[in-house]
Amino acid sequence: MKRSIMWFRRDLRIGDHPALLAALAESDEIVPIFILDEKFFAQAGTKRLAYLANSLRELNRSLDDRLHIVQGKPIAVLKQMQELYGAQDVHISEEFEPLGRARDLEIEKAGITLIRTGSPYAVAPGRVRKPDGTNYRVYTPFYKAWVTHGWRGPVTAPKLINAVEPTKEHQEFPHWHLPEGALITPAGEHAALLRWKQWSKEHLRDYNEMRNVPSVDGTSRLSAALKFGEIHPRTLLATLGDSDGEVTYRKEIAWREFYADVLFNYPTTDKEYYAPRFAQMRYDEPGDLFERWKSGTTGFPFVDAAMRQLLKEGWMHNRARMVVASFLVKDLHLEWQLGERFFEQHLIDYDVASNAHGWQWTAGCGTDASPYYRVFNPIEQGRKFDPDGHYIKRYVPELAQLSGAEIHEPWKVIGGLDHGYPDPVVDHAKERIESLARLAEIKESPSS
DNA sequence: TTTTGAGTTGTTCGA
DNA sequence: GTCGAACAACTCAAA
Repeated sequence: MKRSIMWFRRDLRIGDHPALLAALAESDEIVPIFILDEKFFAQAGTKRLAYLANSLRELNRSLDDRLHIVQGKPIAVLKQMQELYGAQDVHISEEFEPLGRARDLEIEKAGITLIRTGSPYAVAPGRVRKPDGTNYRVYTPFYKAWVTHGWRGPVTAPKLINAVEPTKEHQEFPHWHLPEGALITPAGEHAALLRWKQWSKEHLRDYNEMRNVPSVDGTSRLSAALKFGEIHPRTLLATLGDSDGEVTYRKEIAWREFYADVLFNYPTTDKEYYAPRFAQMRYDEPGDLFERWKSGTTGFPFVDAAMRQLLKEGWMHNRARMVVASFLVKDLHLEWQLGERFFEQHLIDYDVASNAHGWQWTAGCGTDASPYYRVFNPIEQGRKFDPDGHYIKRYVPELAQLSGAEIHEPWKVIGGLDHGYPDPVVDHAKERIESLARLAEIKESPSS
């Protein structure tokens, strides 16, 4: 009777799961476990934790109530479980971001054998290389090479999972409660597959156009499912054809893989500037304006709607993420890491590579050599992508009475507002110029 | 080694 | 209201 441990981390599903198949193939019984390691949840807010708890319940259901939930440090927990069940091998899906990688290496140093099968990506970080063997630093050539490299098709779910029943103390799920008024999406593999099926049938064809409109169901909203591995990108890629919408969706998956690859190759860029000269730029100290940004009370309706969506749902539309990020960096002149950390606390789908490099992209210090003139206008973005103000009204009820023409600049409304909505905290035109001036200061001086 | 073409997501201004 | 041009310079990838 051979037993192996199947350690679930960011692969909370049983379908299209190569590591689970490997564990089952090599043993008569598996011990499926999830480790509650405080270190990994230190920055997570209650919305993400509540989602995780839901996801674990769903995984447990798929495993016929055989998921072992164990609190503690991975090395101690794994040794304990090996001893308890006479299991040796520990099967995992490989992780690539700095914290997860370091943890796994430490575990191996402690004498525990980790068997890696698969990863959370269609193509594992580090695999897509230029002909000279170095990594890509520009998206488009990466994308072409990534497509050429290709990926495996999905694997089928196991028919039968022979798993050891957990002891009573390992059946206790964490109790993380949502804050008042919070509203999060359903978790779990089943919900993700259903969402993909329904959304893609209805909206995928128009994805390239509608994905920028935050008031409609234009995006798949599978970011949290991808982050926790409730669905694998391979599963999505396998269904994509060549319509404009499908090609655009494939490119978005490639962005996720590109940023994972970039962080893998530059492992300090989760916190540090990818382009170091930006560390020399003049920034303001976070104060009251930062608080206004965080609470969604900047007086810029589109920005405030987006921040309030984040606080309420633990999710923000991608277009809105760019706009609020640009506002923090270019209108308030604060460092991107401040916003990145706030997102880390509040986003359910928080992924270190996508988040850090998304922020760096907006700040202009990332892999995309941002043209100096690319400063988002928070008013124009609202007019362009939320012309009738549907998105704003959903999250900023103070402005519900205004027309689409008025809502993006409520301070211009004749007679003023009397709903307690704040005046704009800055003059965008002025701050745009200020931002460009600070950028000019860090231009590389001619070498001589 | 050198050269060439290209680079997610924007805004403003003037015709 | 719509449209095209201008807005820098630099780094990267590939020929």
